[in-house]
Amino acid sequence: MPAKSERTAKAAKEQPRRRQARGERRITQLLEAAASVFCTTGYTAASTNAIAREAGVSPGTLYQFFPNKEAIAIELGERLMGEMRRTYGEALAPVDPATPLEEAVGAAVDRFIDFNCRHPVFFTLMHGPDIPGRMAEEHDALHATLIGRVEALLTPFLPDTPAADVRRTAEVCVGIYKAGLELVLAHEGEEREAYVRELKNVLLRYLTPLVD
Amino acid sequence: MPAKSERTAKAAKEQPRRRQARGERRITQLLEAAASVFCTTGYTAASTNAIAREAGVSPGTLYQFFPNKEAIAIELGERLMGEMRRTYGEALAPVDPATPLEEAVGAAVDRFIDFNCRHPVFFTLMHGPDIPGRMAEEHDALHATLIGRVEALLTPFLPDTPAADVRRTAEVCVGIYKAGLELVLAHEGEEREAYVRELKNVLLRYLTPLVD
DNA sequence: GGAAAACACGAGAGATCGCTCGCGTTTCAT
DNA sequence: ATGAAACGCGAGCGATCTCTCGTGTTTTCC
Repeated sequence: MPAKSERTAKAAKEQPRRRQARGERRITQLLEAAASVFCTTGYTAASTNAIAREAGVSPGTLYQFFPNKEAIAIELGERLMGEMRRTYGEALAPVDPATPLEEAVGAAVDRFIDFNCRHPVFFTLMHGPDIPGRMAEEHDALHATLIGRVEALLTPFLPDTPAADVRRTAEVCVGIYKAGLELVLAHEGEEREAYVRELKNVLLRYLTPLVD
Repeated sequence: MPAKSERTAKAAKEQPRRRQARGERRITQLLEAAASVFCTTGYTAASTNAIAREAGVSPGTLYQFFPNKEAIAIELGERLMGEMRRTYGEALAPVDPATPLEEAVGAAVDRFIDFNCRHPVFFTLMHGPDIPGRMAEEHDALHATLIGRVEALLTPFLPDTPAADVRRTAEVCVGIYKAGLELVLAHEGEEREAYVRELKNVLLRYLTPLVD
């Protein structure tokens, strides 16, 4: 059993493939096409052939970069998560309890709404009930970290509240946000801004009686 | 062209089939099986063969009562709508503006939560992004009537508010309700009741500043 | 310059699903 | 009792979708 190539002998799962610049370009191209198709048809209804066609490549080419359909959604989700952390990582960072709640809520909502408007596929992947098994974990992980962030943001305002209640409040806030996001994405222009204001009002009026 | 049978000559879409008692039983049996399968797998992922198996009949039998898969979901939706109207038709009827808002909101939420807990498939069919074309109309119709009911409920409390704003408020209320319902259905026992209380709080605190 | 590896293609294998069809059984009206 | 119609079965047709494979092209490395 000669060590023909140390690369081959190593972990086949590690990096069995050295990507060229062209390959990296194809990958982002395919992910953009996938985002477009997922947005219009949802995950399950989206066919890999349709994604390849949207990207202007053959089905075989698609499977040179992704082992299966699920991996496309997972990679897309991970890149979106990264983008989210990079752009809005501090959007929900614990703030000085001296800052008014109105400001904290308003800023957090504005940033997240902005992100979701620029990446509508994010909402599609999060909200869809047709997500495959492997991706449900990513989904739950994201939800958990989101809840954790909101909890951390809320805790300074709710010093003497049981942890279970804070958690529940965070879950309710995220639920409200998701519902509001759906309404915001469904409208345009002035009407959209009106719904953003309403979303802030809902959160603010829900939280205000709790913070003192 | 002899009128061999006035029944045949009439509308083929009318009642081309006289159902026997056994057939009616099969239909409800199939709809119950469909509700079960839809709940666990969603609409698109649910196969007609799986529904037939769940009901303990052959695929051919299923298609003796429903022309296609979509018709199953539509008939199920219509029966749920009927049941809803029968049981909670007056849940959102305009109330005396003298009754406190808290009571009106609490009663409406309690009734709808109760209904959805007993018919979880209702939420699945309403919430799924994987609904076929013909059913989207039913979906939109239900949503529109729901919004209309909430508008009617709200209007007495908001005498001098532009209609567009009332409508937006109604949309927000329904969105909040859907989000709360999701949280409620995800928990059991005492925790579930806690979320019901939170849902009422959210709606109440959102609406209270508007009613005077 | 030449070998190896990455990239690209597209036909189609294999699997699944919606739905049909032919035939046998049960129920009903007369 | 008997014919008609409703009920019931399950193999399988046709369409669709995911993913593979053999082949040819481009890039990289020495």
